[in-house]
Amino acid sequence: MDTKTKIIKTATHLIQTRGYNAYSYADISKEVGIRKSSLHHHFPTKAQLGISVIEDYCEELANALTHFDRDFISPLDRLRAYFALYFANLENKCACVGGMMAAESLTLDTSVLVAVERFFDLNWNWLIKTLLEGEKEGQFFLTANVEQHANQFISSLQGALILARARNETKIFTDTEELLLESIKRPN
Amino acid sequence: MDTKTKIIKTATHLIQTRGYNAYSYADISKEVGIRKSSLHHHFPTKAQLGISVIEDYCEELANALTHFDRDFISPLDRLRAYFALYFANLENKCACVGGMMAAESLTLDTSVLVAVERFFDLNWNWLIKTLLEGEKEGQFFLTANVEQHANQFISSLQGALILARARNETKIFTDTEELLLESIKRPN
DNA sequence: GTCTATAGGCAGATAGAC
DNA sequence: GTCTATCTGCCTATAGAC
Repeated sequence: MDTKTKIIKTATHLIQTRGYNAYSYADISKEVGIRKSSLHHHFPTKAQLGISVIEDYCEELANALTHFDRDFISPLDRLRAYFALYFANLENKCACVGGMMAAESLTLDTSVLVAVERFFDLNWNWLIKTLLEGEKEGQFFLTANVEQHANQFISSLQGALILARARNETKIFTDTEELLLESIKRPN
Repeated sequence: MDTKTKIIKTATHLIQTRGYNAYSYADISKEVGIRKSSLHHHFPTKAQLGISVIEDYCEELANALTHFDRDFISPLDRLRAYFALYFANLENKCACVGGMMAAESLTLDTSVLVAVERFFDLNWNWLIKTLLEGEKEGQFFLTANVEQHANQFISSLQGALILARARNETKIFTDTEELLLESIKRPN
């Protein structure tokens, strides 16, 4: 892995654990093993690094979603894989970069916030597509319009991740996931 | 309002807008109109101020919940009032102190985190009580055990608050609220 | 691309006068 | 209880040598 990538991955992990405002170039410097000033050669400002972190994070998510679409025939299984992806973070005491930055949104540069928006759009569009497909196939029964369901899914997932991590109780996440999925399944 | 209270209220508002790690004694100093060093007379450390903020926030919530129990006969109306309480924050671009601190939990002193736990316990216990009452009266139909529903309610509410604020889209909150309440109402 | 050195500012916190 | 003055340490960022 080249230095630039190493910096991005380290920053990602730091944001996921401590948040954007509580990590510093000094923290990255220790992890990566180069001096603080050298980091500025790759990312002149913290905002630029922040944007690169989100863009890389989006790319990783997009890849995962592509794999879900390819590997799972059932929309329900795709949603389960989607939840599992976030749940994996939880086991390492990591939150979602998007969720952390959303919480800190009022302290972020506009340029960073715009990148965060794109992350949520990615989630949102995939959820819409997957929910509609499940409805068409008769696996899901949507009681409201699909956008409303997508909003509930993202909100609940992000909130559950933050609370489960803070309270060290994975059950908060799995409880939320289970009820969410139940609420859209076609009744027998 | 005495100085001590003024400091707590200012810190509360700063945490709700910027988060725990992004506000400082200097910020409070400007708002309250006394010097930084004077703040340390009332709250020697930032952690102690943080604890006082949460304790005051808990007290305010407890008062509100008591009023809901007194003023609304229907458990559903109580839940609506509960959501409205958080929604009011959103209109001022404020998040929930508990949600912000939960996101930043890994950077908090243990003593502060313990206070945050108490805030969520307060929410949780009231939700359990209200959900059970609605079930007993036949207004709600709970598909899972009540603790699971309570976990979903808190997670979804907190996540919706954070995302709606970050994306400047109150619909995210109201969408989530509506689907949550629909999911527990007794089917006709 | 990485280093040393340093700038300028802000963080939380303390001492002691009034 | 509030003030001035100050401390130590960390923050992001820059200059310039190698």
